[in-house]
Amino acid sequence: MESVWKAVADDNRREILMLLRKKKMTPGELTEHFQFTPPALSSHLRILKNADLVTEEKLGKNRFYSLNEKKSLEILNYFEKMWGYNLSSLKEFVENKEKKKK
Amino acid sequence: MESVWKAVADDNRREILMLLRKKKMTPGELTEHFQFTPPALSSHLRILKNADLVTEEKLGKNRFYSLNEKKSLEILNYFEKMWGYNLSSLKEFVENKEKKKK
DNA sequence: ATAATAATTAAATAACTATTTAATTGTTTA
DNA sequence: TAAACAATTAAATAGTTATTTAATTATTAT
Repeated sequence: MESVWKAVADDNRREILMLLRKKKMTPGELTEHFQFTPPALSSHLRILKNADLVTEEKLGKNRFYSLNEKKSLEILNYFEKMWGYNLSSLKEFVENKEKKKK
Repeated sequence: MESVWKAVADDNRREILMLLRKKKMTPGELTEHFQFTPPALSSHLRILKNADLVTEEKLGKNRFYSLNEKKSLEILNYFEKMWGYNLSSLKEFVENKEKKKK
């Protein structure tokens, strides 16, 4: 089991968690939100998975990643509560990003 | 203000926080608990300070580092919850201090 | 079977972080 | 004032993590 602390220390990985808060997603969907390549995303997903923050579900040629809510929501909400890590603004940011693409 | 996420991602820095839960300490005292050299410790302390997790107090040729309790108590409690660190002494310390303020 | 798709792993490189040794600053003591 | 001390900053190196390109695996569709 890999370090949760290191897993959540990375900005991109926290953004992945935020995106997964809405719904389970495939790497293909997730990759559209980021600048980097699929292998980089894949590596981040593996780290989150090893830290037990997300789960993986294989379905045909797709894989679906979901929050392990028990663990990650607790962490995200905790940081929001204690240090004003602004989840709502990040959520908005993510939602606006999605709207612009349409 | 530097990232709290990155500040607490490092094992040594979390251990520094744990050591400071008992009492304020100088780099000289802290350095005995670790393998690395004073400059390395100094660098960790600066990162914790920039993340607003500890405060620095200059007194003659010594410097004392203390927990910024407001910020670090909760994260240390979180460690306890997840990994069973013993924080009772820190809790008492902070609670007594709060009472005195009133 | 073959081509196309989704995602991964492997190998190399780039970027970043931690640590060290050496030099420096400021303070106390003899 | 000079020596000793506490701690820092600076510069270099070591170590780690993130990212890329290329190759591979597995699945679906023609």
